[in-house]
Amino acid sequence: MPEPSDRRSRKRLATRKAISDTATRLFMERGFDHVTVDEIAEAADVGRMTVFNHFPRKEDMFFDRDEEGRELLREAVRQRPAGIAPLEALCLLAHRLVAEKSPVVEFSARSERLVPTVAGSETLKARARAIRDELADRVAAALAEAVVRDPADPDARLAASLLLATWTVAFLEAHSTFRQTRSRAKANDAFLTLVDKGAAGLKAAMTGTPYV
Amino acid sequence: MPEPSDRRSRKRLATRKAISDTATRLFMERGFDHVTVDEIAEAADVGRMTVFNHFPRKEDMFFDRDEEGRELLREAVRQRPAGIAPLEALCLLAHRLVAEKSPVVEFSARSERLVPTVAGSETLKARARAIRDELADRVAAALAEAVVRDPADPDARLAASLLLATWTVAFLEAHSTFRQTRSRAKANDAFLTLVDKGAAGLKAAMTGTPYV
DNA sequence: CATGATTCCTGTACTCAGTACATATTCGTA
DNA sequence: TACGAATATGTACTGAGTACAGGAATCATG
Repeated sequence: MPEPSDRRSRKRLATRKAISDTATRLFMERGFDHVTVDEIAEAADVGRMTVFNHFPRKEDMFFDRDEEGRELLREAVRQRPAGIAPLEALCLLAHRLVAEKSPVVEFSARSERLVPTVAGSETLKARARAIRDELADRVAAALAEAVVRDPADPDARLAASLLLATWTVAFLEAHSTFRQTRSRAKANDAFLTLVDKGAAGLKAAMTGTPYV
Repeated sequence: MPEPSDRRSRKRLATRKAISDTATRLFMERGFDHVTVDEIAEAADVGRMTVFNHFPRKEDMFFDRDEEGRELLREAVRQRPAGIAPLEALCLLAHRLVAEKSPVVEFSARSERLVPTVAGSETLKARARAIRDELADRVAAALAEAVVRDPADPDARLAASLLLATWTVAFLEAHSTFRQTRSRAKANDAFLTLVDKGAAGLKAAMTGTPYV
């Protein structure tokens, strides 16, 4: 994501970031439902229509920063080393993200405030679920493509759904652990323990298919 | 669900059903987003406020009939025969529902119109996901309770999430099969094949836990 | 550096979902 | 029948999101 040389593009990105940052801060402070779009526009010093220009839905302002991480799973399948099965590559990715302290599975003071904000709003939870399912679709397509089948292969869909379900539970459980123990190490352990259990199940479910 | 002897309750239920039926029909005909609450009220011959009296959200009118089926998973865990592990009971339930032609996993002309209606609306999809996650929470609690642990046991959450993910994929895949082959038998096969794969994975993920 | 085209920002006016609150109507019961 | 409770409904409002048009900043070109 290199800074574009255009001044126009840079300004646009700055405006977008200002809106997203302001909105996220307000959402965390007061809760999603107690912040109006007018207030966001006012606080970010832009017109109300500018907000909707950048973010078609109110909830998009909150999830704006996650865009980068959403290609990770896909890329892990595509650019896996020779001799590594697609599902194996995805299992390894989880460990790599933790080892590399990736922001995707970060258990920090900031994410500790993000999670309750989502939990406190039906709209944000709904958006989080939509993102998860959309991600599952993309992973399913990547898996199916990697093994050269039809892109709607049921086994690929099942594998992707199980994988995302596992990661979601693991992520939330790790956060819960972090909140209780204040230990990032224990949170990472909780995350990887559950991911490994899910991975074991995933492999068992996919025996007999070319995905494992 | 016996008819209440009260005339008052009967009238209330009749009003509710009239609204739900009218709304569902209109949603299927025109799509969720192209039907307004005013039109539903008009078509059902009730006041606009009566609609919101019965259904706090527009999308609730569509999912009103599914209430019965949502306790099935819970009950299967609670009332399982002695000597049957909780997860085993859930796997058996899927086969029993298919064998008994339960409306929960029905692949018929009616459900064939219901599924695309949901697929055509972000709002309805969001509600379907919310119902699924809520169900997963309840199943997780039932599992944890059945084995006498804390109600937030991570293994129970993982098991419930994997189970619901499996059922969702299986259900949609079976519908897709039905649409293409027009065969209820083939749809049932597709459903059970995927459920069994998921069940195998679920058991593998839960080895070493008291759930299997 | 001037000018025209492009892209971005913003205002106005609207539709529709959902809420708060008051009122009317219907029904069960004494 | 008369009273109290549950139900249906009307009015007035808030706030998200859309359609459309005007204006301002930026870029490309001569």
